[in-house]
Amino acid sequence: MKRKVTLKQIAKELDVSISTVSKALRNSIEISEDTRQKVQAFAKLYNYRPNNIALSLKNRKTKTIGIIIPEIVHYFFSKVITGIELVANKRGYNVIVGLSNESFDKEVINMQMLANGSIDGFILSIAKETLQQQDYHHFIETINQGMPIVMFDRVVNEIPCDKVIVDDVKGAKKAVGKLISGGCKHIAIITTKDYVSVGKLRTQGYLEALEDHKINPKASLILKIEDKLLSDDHLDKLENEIEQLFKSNTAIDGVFAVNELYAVTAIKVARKLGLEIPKSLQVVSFTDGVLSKHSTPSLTTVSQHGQEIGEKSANLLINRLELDENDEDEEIFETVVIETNLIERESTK
Amino acid sequence: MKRKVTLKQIAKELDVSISTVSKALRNSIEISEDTRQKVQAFAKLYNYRPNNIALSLKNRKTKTIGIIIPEIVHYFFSKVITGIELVANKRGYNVIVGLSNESFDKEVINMQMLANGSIDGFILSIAKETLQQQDYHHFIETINQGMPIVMFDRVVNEIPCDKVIVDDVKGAKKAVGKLISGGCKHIAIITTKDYVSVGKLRTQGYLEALEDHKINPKASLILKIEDKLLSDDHLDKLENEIEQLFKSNTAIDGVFAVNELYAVTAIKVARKLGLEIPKSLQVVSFTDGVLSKHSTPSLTTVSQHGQEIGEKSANLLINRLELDENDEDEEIFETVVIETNLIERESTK
DNA sequence: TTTCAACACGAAAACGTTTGCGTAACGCAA
DNA sequence: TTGCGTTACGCAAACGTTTTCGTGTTGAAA
Repeated sequence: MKRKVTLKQIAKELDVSISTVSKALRNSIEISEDTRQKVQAFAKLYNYRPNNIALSLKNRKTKTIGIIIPEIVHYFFSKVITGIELVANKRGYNVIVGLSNESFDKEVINMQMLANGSIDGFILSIAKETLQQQDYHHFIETINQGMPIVMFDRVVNEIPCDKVIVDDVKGAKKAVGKLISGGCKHIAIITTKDYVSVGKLRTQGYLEALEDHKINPKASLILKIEDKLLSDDHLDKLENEIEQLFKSNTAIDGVFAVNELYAVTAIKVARKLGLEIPKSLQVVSFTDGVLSKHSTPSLTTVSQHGQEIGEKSANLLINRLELDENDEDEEIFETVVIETNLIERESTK
Repeated sequence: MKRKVTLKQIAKELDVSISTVSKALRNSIEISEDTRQKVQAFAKLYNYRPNNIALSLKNRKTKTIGIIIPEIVHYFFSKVITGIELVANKRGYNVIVGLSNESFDKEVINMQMLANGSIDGFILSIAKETLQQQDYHHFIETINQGMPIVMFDRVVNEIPCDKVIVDDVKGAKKAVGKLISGGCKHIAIITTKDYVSVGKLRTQGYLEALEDHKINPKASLILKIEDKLLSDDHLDKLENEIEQLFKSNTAIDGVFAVNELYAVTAIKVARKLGLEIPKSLQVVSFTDGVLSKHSTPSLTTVSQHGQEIGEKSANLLINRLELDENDEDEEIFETVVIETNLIERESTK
């Protein structure tokens, strides 16, 4: 087992100084053609590669991006990571991942673990618990220490950083608009409690779409699910709530669900109740994931372009990192909106 | 914007030496109660945290694990990462992720980027292209440089490292056994070409199950899909192939699919052909992912326990890392088999 | 012969830690 | 006064780089 070879070892072996070896490898003109070749040959033979940690210490940057997301077993978030990793790699950066598990504490701890030199900047999406508590001091402190953050999807406006979001309101309006133009008169929404910002915004889009078409919203058609029901254990409870919705509003002919799971569950329940999709009930959901594509009937969905969000976030962050070096701090932050688009499939007419 | 405070700054500010500060913070008995408190108070005030990179350089270990997987938008792999991150975090490690995208070159490059000091060891699952080319020199070299590897799921035996796998053969036998005991006489398998090791093993399990029950395998019931068809673009082609299978073998009353996508696609095609699930056709798939749980009918699947695989892998790796320190190199490698289990749902009787 | 570039290389500092060892100052016993 | 043991601290090395600056050796011009 040969350990990794260092400059020092090469230097000793070739009986020159460390600096000579370093310069030779970097093709410095200070070094004679002769020694340069000798050193390079030796380095190649022993497969020399500069030690990243030493470089990080010297250069005071790690060429590594920290990602903090609530969970990774999730179509949207993993798509975002794919996008981040893609451009990070292309631009010579590595990607280190922390999962907050939707917990405030884990989010804070994860950030602290990474903020002490391990990374150059963060890309993150805020945990639900953090949104609920509205405690953002860890973001502020990180930024104050000169470490830039890019937030995506779940953002909060008062933090001074770049942001990449989807236009949830507009996306929801597209979805509901599709139902309306498909002839639906009684459109229900299945959404989350309001503290989840995206749920709130999508609900807002639903209401605006109705208003635009002079349809009076009915409180009984708005089903706000306690968010914990997303975990698989509470599937029964979710089904029950949706069943109640349908039973007490038999006129429903369209459903807008703020995520795939709500949509497929609604379809399952509707079928049980004898409704035909899309003939007597049309369904549109948010998040164009694997369920939408492959369940039967396939779902008409609002695609969020997760990968694009990841790519944009990474580019924003790296741009800022590589700008900081030379220029003064540009304290102008961008908020990029990635357009959604509606993918029409079998669950609508 | 106050930059991160260092020992040197504290030392200068308090007019003591760097070593005094360091020792005071680590509660060394060499330091007087007085200075210790002064230093600790100051450090707390300025929120001092030791720089990870400097520690890594000094200790020659990074407390970071590198993960290389083919893709991340994938239920199984993201579950594995969840498991890895869980125990890594608990044991004080970070996790850095590289995606090979099933490409040999990206796998090699990713490993090289990380192997130069950024991490202490790898957990990985081999890219399909690598399996096809059977070129494993990058693994061997990494190991020779003293960096341990743990392979999971897609492994190759000749590499000297710990491995965590599922018993694909046994899992497949369970799946096919379920179909047989449910009364199926003509069971088809939808699998991948043989170079994908798991596809090959699951096919083997299928054959063994048939043999155990004295059923003669028929070549026409074995459909081997060219793997690229997993990408969504080629869904049509996949459907066509499956349709051909059904049409030329009308007696088929059971299908074993080696992944969820093949299973739901088979169901979709079968329905189009007028077959009822599970009455006239029963389906079992491998990989207990989101499709299995939430599609209609829900799928009976072989669960691989991805998270457990991740946890076990991380524990194996970290154990080895922390053993290397003191003891001699233990050159005894483990191969842990995580048991699968069959989850019965609506797609079987 | 003297002087001075040009050349080719080495020494050392710096990045931020930890730690073994040396030592000044002090008190106290001989 | 000498000697010795504590106590409380500082020095310096080490981890592996890069880079600035200094310097010894040439060869050639004056």
